[in-house]
Amino acid sequence: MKEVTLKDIAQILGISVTTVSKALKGYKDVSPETRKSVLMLAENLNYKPNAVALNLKNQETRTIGVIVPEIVHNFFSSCLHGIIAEAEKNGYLVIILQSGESDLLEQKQLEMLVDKRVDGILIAIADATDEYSHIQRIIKKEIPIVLFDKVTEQLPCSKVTIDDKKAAYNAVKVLIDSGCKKIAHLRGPLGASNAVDRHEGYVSALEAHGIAYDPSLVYMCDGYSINDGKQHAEDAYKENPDIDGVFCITDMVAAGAIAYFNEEKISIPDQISVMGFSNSPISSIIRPSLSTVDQPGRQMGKEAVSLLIEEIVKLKKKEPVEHYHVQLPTNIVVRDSVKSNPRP
Amino acid sequence: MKEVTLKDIAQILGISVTTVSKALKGYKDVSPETRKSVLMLAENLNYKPNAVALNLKNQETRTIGVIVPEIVHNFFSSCLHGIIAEAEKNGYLVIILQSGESDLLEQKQLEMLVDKRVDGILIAIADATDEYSHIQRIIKKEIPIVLFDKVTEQLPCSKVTIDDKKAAYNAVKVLIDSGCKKIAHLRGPLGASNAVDRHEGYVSALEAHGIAYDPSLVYMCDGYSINDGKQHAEDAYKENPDIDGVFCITDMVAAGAIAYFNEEKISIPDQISVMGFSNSPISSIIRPSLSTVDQPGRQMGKEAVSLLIEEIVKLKKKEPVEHYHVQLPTNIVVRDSVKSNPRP
DNA sequence: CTGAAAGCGCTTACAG
DNA sequence: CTGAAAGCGCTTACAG
Repeated sequence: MKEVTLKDIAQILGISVTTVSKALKGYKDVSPETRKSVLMLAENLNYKPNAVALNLKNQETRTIGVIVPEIVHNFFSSCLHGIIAEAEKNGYLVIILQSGESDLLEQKQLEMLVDKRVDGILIAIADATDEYSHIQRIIKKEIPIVLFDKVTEQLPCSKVTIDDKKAAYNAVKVLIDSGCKKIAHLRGPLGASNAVDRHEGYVSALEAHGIAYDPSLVYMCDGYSINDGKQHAEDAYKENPDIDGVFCITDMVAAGAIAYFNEEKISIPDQISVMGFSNSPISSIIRPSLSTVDQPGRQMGKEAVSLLIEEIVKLKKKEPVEHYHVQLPTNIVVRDSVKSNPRP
Repeated sequence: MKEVTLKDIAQILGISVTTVSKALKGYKDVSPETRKSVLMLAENLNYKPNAVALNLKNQETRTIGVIVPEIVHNFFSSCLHGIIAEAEKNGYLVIILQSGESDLLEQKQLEMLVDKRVDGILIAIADATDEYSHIQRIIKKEIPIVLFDKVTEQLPCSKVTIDDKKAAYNAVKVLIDSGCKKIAHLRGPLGASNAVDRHEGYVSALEAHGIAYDPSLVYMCDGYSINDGKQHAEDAYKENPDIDGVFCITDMVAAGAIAYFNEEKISIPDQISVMGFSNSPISSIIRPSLSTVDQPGRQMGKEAVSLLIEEIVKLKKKEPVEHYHVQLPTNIVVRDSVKSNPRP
């Protein structure tokens, strides 16, 4: 069915499109009678301005694009929840794309969003991405972009993350305080900023507590699945039967580790304590329940959108934009996978 | 930074916009030299057609809108994964909105999508929605729309679901075959089509196996959270201490039931068997592991987009569109929460 | 108070 | 082979 246009209204009323437009937009220089008849007819015909025409005219789409590595992932879907809600509140709609942690897809999708003329872009960088010229290009074009969760310091733009290093430090400290002396780390890929930061936090927590950092206790997961956790927990345990703690990059990886230890009848937390990261629902469902870092996904998404929209608005007004790196606070949720009352 | 337009190219080359457009689009009636210089300059300037202008011209946006009740939910995010991937493959981008199971929000968001001029809409109907005039209006406007997962038979449009009734029948049959005689059902809201169908499947499985249907064994969950499951498992057990099986509307609800039974040292599956629905990751992580119905979310999303795009294309070509109700097959994953080898 | 004109960036039927 | 004109649906500076 054909949508009603200004032209239709103008023709019916025998006046010009200009006048109809003005009446609808509340311009003063329209006679009360004309205004009234226009408004009434528009109402009756259920006139809705054509957003596409407005977009062309206004050079904006009131749409923002988001690229996440994977939508079926509690943390990212939480971010998306926050993003969509906050964007909607500000009159923006959200287009979502998944890179699958692939740099090639990420590049292609970024271009699709630019071609689509979105007003701004939010991105959590794929693990496989190791150079940022595609993002640099967006910045050069002055398209507002905000990085979240997986970011890089190499780009001049706003970022929203938690303090991954500090969060990891605190998580490992909990393990140490509970009595662990030999803590393995199932880490994430080298290309992922948060994996790098969490590894650093792990190292510095050890060193701050008089435990020598032993690189052979660090195992690199390719992905973040339960199987990655199982696999590497097995490797870690077989190569170092005396480990008494495992710090995992992700709750899913931790769930895999727990599954392995349970199968092998290795007692958690008595023999080995396990620490996860994210506080996803599985951490309270798994047995023993998983101690983990609470990572505020929804708030991260909300914060990222706010920064982005601020930039979009400033850009429109030709005001200078500043860049921020917002770091959201985290806290640790201690559950049964770590010994309590360690120091009697 | 200003984007390059046809006008820019035309001015630099001293030719008309028309000719530039034709050269770029490979029209025959352009001299080889002109074509070449246009192509080269466009390449150098990295010219990209303005999608918004094309949208206005072509009366299409190559965008589809999706409304789901909740994105942070394994099943729906799986659907979205399928939707986004399949849409992308066909050159469509996807705008996502969450109704939060609210009819009011659903109505508002549907209107936003229409105003946005999306080419088509995918929707999983909110639990609170009990009349469909807002969707009926979309259909009258001839905007392609496909319902998925939570649908209604009252609307003349395509639908993609599983056969919830049959899936529930089979799930309850597994409980019965394992020896259960008194099976409670933690069901979903009355407004949700899948909850209604699953309840029907539950009833008919009982009756087909000579077990009288007892409405007092059915408990209505308001939501789908762990707590809903805990709460109602407790109610069910306290009011009927002799139940030996529980069929849950959702894996999360089942997880709550398991948590309650574990806390109360009620042995699963020896005293009570538990059956979930969806086969989300938690079903293999929880202990005892959860028997459940595997619900192919990603495929459902993919199927729904395919149907939708087919309609969009046919509409464009003014061909008649037909409506289908695609029902995806499911199968049951039996795990430790149900007794095996029941009939020795 | 009203409306013709120009413009957002593109396409295409048509005239030359 | 080239380009002026009309049009997608809207807005707004300007003339009357």
